[in-house]
Amino acid sequence: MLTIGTLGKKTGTKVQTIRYYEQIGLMPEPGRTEGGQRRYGHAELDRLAFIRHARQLGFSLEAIRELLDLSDDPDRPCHEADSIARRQLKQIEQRIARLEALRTELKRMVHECSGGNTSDCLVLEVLRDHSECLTDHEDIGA
Amino acid sequence: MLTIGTLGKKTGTKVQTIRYYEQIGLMPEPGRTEGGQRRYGHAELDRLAFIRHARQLGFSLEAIRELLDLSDDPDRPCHEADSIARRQLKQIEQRIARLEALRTELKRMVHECSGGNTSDCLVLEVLRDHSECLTDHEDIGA
DNA sequence: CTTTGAACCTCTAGCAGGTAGAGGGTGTAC
DNA sequence: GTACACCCTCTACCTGCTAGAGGTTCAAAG
Repeated sequence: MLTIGTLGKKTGTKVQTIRYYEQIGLMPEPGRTEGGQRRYGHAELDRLAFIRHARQLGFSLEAIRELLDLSDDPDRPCHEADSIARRQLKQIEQRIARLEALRTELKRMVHECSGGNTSDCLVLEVLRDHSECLTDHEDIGA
Repeated sequence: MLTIGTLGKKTGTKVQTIRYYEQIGLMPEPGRTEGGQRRYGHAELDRLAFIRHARQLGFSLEAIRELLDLSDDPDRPCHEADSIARRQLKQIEQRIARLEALRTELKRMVHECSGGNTSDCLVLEVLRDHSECLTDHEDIGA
């Protein structure tokens, strides 16, 4: 039987985060000692490890919830899990593409800096300049 | 004189967001009509365009605040703006590297999916499997 | 058995960067 | 002069945690 702190150490999760996962129903309510402290077994350790691994891969908590539901029911078809993973892959590829475009623009800004003062700073000028802007107003997110 | 809605359309910003920027002191308090409605001029349009462009490049609101302070004072040295931009570039490069590692792992998961049901789903198995995990517990962030 | 002290408990509030909705007032065009 | 799109404030919500206050429990050492 593991305390919450030990479970946290084993999975690289803060104690507060584990309690948070419990609160939102991602982790089950564990058994308690007489005094009311949480105690965990192997099943919980595995579940939390799964969650953390998926988080490291960038899955949202909602996607992880779906994956856990699937994995709790061994008869459901695999393609559901597969399509969640594909969706995730697509998102990540979009983010990479977006960030690469930003990198290009930032590199241009930085390399051309002349070293004077802000009145003729290219960094600021590029930001002020609308004409070279991406003009894609929709997706500003990460 | 522009209404807040027009300003929003011209810059691709939601009305609520403009008011939010005002609230946190990123946009100035504009003039008002008799009836209390906000009215904006060119200076505000330029400032908001600057903010949105910087946001599209991934700068945080705090970084943007610094950049705006710099740009309000034309005598300050350019290298301050330059170093903010370089910092931003470094962050973006880190994010790209991280996402590329995730993409590799996700691709592996997805390509190997056999099409059975979840009891032998590779997606779920990879997530359950700790041994191939990145084991870097620290950086789970974006 | 008692005492220490680290680890646990609940609860509330906060972070970024907004978004949504309730409930009501304004501005302008017909 | 009235429709109705737009504006106003205020509060609460979103994701994914994190921090702190104020108090309790557990396990080991004496």
